[in-house]
Amino acid sequence: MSFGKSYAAIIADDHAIIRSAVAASLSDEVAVSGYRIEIADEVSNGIDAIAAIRRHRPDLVILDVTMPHAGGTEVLLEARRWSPESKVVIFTGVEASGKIAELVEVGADGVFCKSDDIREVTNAIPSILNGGRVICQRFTKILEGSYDLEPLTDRERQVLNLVVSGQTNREIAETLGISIKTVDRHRTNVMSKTGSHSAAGLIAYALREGLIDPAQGS
Amino acid sequence: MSFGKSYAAIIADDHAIIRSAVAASLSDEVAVSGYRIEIADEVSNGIDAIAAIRRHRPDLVILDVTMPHAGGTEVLLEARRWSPESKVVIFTGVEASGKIAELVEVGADGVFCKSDDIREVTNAIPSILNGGRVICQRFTKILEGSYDLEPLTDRERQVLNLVVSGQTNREIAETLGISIKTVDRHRTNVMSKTGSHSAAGLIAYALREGLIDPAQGS
DNA sequence: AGTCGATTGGGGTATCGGCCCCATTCAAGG
DNA sequence: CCTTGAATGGGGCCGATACCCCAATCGACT
Repeated sequence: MSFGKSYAAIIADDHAIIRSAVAASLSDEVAVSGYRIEIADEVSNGIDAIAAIRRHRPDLVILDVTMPHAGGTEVLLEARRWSPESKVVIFTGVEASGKIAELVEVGADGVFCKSDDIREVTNAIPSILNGGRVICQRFTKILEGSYDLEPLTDRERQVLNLVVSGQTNREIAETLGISIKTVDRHRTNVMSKTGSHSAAGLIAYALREGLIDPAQGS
Repeated sequence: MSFGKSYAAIIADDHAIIRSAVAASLSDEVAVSGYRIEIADEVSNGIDAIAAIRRHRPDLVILDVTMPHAGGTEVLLEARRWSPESKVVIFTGVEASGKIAELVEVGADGVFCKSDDIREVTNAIPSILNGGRVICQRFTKILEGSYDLEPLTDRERQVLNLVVSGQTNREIAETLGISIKTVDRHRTNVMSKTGSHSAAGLIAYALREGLIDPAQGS
């Protein structure tokens, strides 16, 4: 082994200790079944991640979900635009079903959990580089266990985010440039879909399901 | 160096990759200035952490803040009860000023940030083991920058947590066995202290400041 | 062409929440 | 001893909200 091409990788995570641990594991040829992976760049936030992907066009991107400026989902979508050949692997501590479902939906090539051993990731790297898609066992279970909730529309999600950020109906209406009644409409629909009956309950639900990004780290 | 006693340490973090990276750093005698540290146990949640502390009575405990079953603060308080000699070091990704202030207040011997290099921690280990107290630079800045907010009373904090969990005034009143008007009172006081003007704004504030525990991981 | 869903918005109403007034109890500390 | 602050509650006002009615527009897919 260890002949032939080597693969370029980018690691994005706001925690330095995670970056170095992941980098060490990926650089270990034995861990990734003889594939030679070179760390092209390490970044600590979403904006830098997007810039690095555009610059390096790497074979592999390891993404955290919770990062400053831009989260894993946003970076993934930008990566698809600027470097469609890059394989994107999510490595996250967020275990909310809504968030995981979202990541799978937008087409992550791999989704792994920080609770599990990093070897779950390195073991899957070869098949992912060959075009496969791997989701760790824990997340697979979470997904099949709870995916009967109706999906929110784009507008509903926007309104939900503004509600969570603490804006009133009036403020949301001004922000989006629409009528208060329309905001009320969307809000009512979201509450109906989520089974909530108040703004507070709505926010609690959104937090539980990871439908929104409270910009929090663990 | 590397003669004399060795110190027992326990590591608690729900992310396996963090546990192994921290363990590796602590075990590196050069990194901790010749101190010999033995990892007595590694655990992935707060309950196991408390049990391990009672059993091992370690010299050093490295704690994450966001863990299942019990967070860093709760574990710290229990550690003080069962093993007062143990030095407790918090290593967290949460950067909310309220949470950091809380950790300092309850008497953590060290508070460090996952955004920073793990060497920040290992460098401080000797002075912490000798009875010192070390808070990383980033958190020191956050603390001095924003600690003019009035403290909440116990009851107010209880009510706040129930509001965030999505309960209405009526439900909170039933939960606590008090009148709706009293709940309203506390709620009004909290909003006054935090400068919020609605339930949504209140929750948004509480999330930003880390006044409550959304039980979320990054 | 027609239907479906997303988005837009108006009317109406009942309840809830935010905030002001008031008072009492009770424990801690000067 | 007496003040202070926390916790307890009642009355009431008003705006925001939750939820029902209704309809128009527009793009997508059949």
